[in-house]
Parts: sequence; C-alpha cells; structure tokens
Amino acid sequence: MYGLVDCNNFYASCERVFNPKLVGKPVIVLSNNDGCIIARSQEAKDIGIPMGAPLFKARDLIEKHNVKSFSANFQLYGDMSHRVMNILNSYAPQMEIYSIDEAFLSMDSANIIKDYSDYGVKIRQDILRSTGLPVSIGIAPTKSLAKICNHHAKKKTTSGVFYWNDVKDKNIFLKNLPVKEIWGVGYRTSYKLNELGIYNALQFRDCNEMWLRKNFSVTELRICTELKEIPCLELESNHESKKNIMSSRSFGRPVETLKELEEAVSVYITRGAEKLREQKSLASYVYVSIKTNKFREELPQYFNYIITPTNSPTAYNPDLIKTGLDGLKQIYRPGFKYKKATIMLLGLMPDAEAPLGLFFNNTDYHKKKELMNRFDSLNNQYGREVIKYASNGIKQEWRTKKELCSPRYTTNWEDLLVVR
DNA sequence: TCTGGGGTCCTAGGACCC
DNA sequence: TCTGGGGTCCTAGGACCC
Repeated sequence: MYGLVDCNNFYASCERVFNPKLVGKPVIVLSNNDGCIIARSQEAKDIGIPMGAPLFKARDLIEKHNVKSFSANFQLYGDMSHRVMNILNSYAPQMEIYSIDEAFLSMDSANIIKDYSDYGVKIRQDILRSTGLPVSIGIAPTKSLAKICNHHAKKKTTSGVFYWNDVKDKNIFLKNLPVKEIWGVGYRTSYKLNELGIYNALQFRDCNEMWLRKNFSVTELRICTELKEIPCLELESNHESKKNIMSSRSFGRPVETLKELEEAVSVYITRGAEKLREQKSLASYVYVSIKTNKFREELPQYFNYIITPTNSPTAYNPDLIKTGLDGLKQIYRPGFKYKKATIMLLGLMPDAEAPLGLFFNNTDYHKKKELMNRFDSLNNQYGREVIKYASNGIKQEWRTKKELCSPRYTTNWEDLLVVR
C-alpha cells in the first residue's frame, strides 16, 4: 500500500507559517524575477488568480482583492521541506521524496496495516503541529491511485486523508475523473485519448491493452495497469545521482555585453558545480546557451548553445568555468538584448571512478579536490558567495529581481523571527 | 514595462558491428 | 544486377512532472 503526502499550497503555506496575519487572506508566490505566479493560497485560487500566469496579467485581481505577493524564497521552502520529510521518515522508513512538497510512503509496515486512514490522520496532525503546514494524504494500492486519492483528499474531505478502499463505487469514482487529471497524462496525451474516444479514467482502465500499447507508449500501459490496482511503479530510492545538472535563470534586466554574460555563466556554473560535488560526481562536458526575450517580438531574436568538453572529468570550479566561458565566446553575438543564460553539466560520473593514466594528473586532481572542499565548507558556513571567483563579477547588475522576498526565517540568523 | 527553473523517461533513427 | 538480419549504443526531441 502506498501513501502520497502532499503539502497544501506549499509555498503559500510556508509564507503563512511565519506571518500569521496572512491566514485567511489570498497569498501568491512569484517565480524568479517576480515574473509568473507559481503558487497560490486557497483564497487566491477562489478569486480566480490563474496558476503560471505572468504577474502583470493578474494585476487587476491582485489589487482588487488586496492579494499579498511574495518573491520565491527557496531557502525557506527547502528548509521547511526538510522538516516535513524528516517527520514522514519517522513514520515510514521506506519513502520516496518525489518533489519539494510531496513524498510517497510505503504503508506496509506491520503497525500501519490495521487502519490506514487513522494512521494518515495521525501523520497529518503531527506535521501540522510540528511545522504549521497542512498536508493531504491519499492511500491506495498503487502510486497512480494514491495520487488520485490525494487529490480527492484535498478537494473533498475535511480530514485531509482519503483511502482508496473507502470508495463506495470505484467504477463511478473513475468515471467521474477526466483522463487529463490522471498522473502522467498531460495535455498531448489527453487530447489524443479524447480523439480516440477515451474521456475518463474508467474507460482508460478498461481499454484494450494491445490497442493502448500500439497507439501510445509503455508509459500509458503502466498507468492503465496501475488503475487496475496492479502496482507497476515502485518506490524509487532517492540516493541515485542526477544524470544532468542544470542551472538557468533569466536576468533582472536585458544584458548585452559579453562581460556580463560571462559573469552570469560563471555564477551558474559555480552553482552547478556545488550540486555536482554534493553528489560526488565529475562532469565531462559543459553546455552553455544564451537567448533573447522571445516575448519581445519586435526585437532581433537569437538563441544558440554549445557543448564543450572539459580536459578531463572534473568538479573543479576554474576548470568548469573556463570550459563554459570558452564555449560562450563562440556563441556570443553582439547587438542582441539577452534575457537568459543556461548551463548544464553533462557526462557525469562518480568521482570514485575518476580515470587514471596518461592524461589524468592524479596529484593535481587531489589538490583541486581539497581546495573545493574548503571552498564549499566556507560557503556553507557563512553563506553562499562568501568566497567566489572574480569572474562571477562584483556588482552583478544582471541578477534576478526579488523585490518582495520574505526573510529566510529558518536558515539565516539575521532573519530569525523576533518575538516581543 | 513585466512572461520561472530543474528535472526524468521514452522513442525513433542513425552509426556501427558481425 | 542482385544488396540480410539482428544487435547495441548514442542522441535529439517529445512529453510529462512539480
């Protein structure tokens, strides 16, 4: 049996925990650059503020209803997420952290089996008491059904917990569920399913498997099987390393000079390299892309990318930065207003498998590794960019705008909440 | 004026091998 | 003139997720 725990309106709820004045009021959280709406409290949803929409398109609604807006404070959300996951882990040693605000639990430990719903309620209360965050829990024999139950728990129950076997008539339940709402069925697939006469989850569950496989992929076949209460998707361990590492951000204002692009690319590579070392990997290639603002159709447009190999697999900032900047010089063209740069570290391998031999300088490698260890621990202890490379720039005027950011209540001493 | 960021998995098709 | 069959590996692009 699987449980899916999902924090309700996670980012908006996090803002509320430390600012109780916001309780009962519409709250939204914005993407980087305060561009798009990426989270909404229930009140904000109720007055019709759309998800993912650019902020300026919702201005009228925001002013009319006095909606409180916040820049995304990912340090705060990440830390709150940790707290929730730790609590969940104490209830379910076997779990999969699926995203910042969601986790699948294995509900098969002996002491749970008696009453799943009660157990869910207990978990929910514990999290609410310990963190202030409300969650919903769906419990079912497969992950896909647990997702569906979670959604039902959120919308249709007061307890916030819903168990698949408490569905009175499963056929009717599935019949009322449009295919688009099934986990893994997106815009394209639901359109195609509709074209072929399949509109709801019941029809999807009962369709011919051969036909399904022929017209779609193995992904859809798995979902169909999961709807039949036969598990196809298992808990995935969270220990596996990422296969690619990406860092990408749009600029706070248009950028034209190579110098500023170099600063941005250096900063993004520095961030990517941190993640690389966290998972104890080395990278063999650096991808760099730059693009103009596609929404400014009246301006000349440009996009290009380049993948440059490093001399040897590395996690050393100067090596990675040099490789990235070499690539950047090749794709940079003057005369454009750039909006965004992206870097990816590719061809990752565990650093334990660092190649030896003629072209790989072992002493050099260990020196660089030691240096990076110190670099990371200083930045961890005193805050990001306490020490940094000169190529990152000093003023960084191109940086993302975050004008409405709440304090980092839980991760920064200076931002600690003061009680009077 | 203002439009996010970071991932995964699957498939088709090309290159190459015997 | 005739031009197989089966396999692996890699990559780009599509679709999806939060």
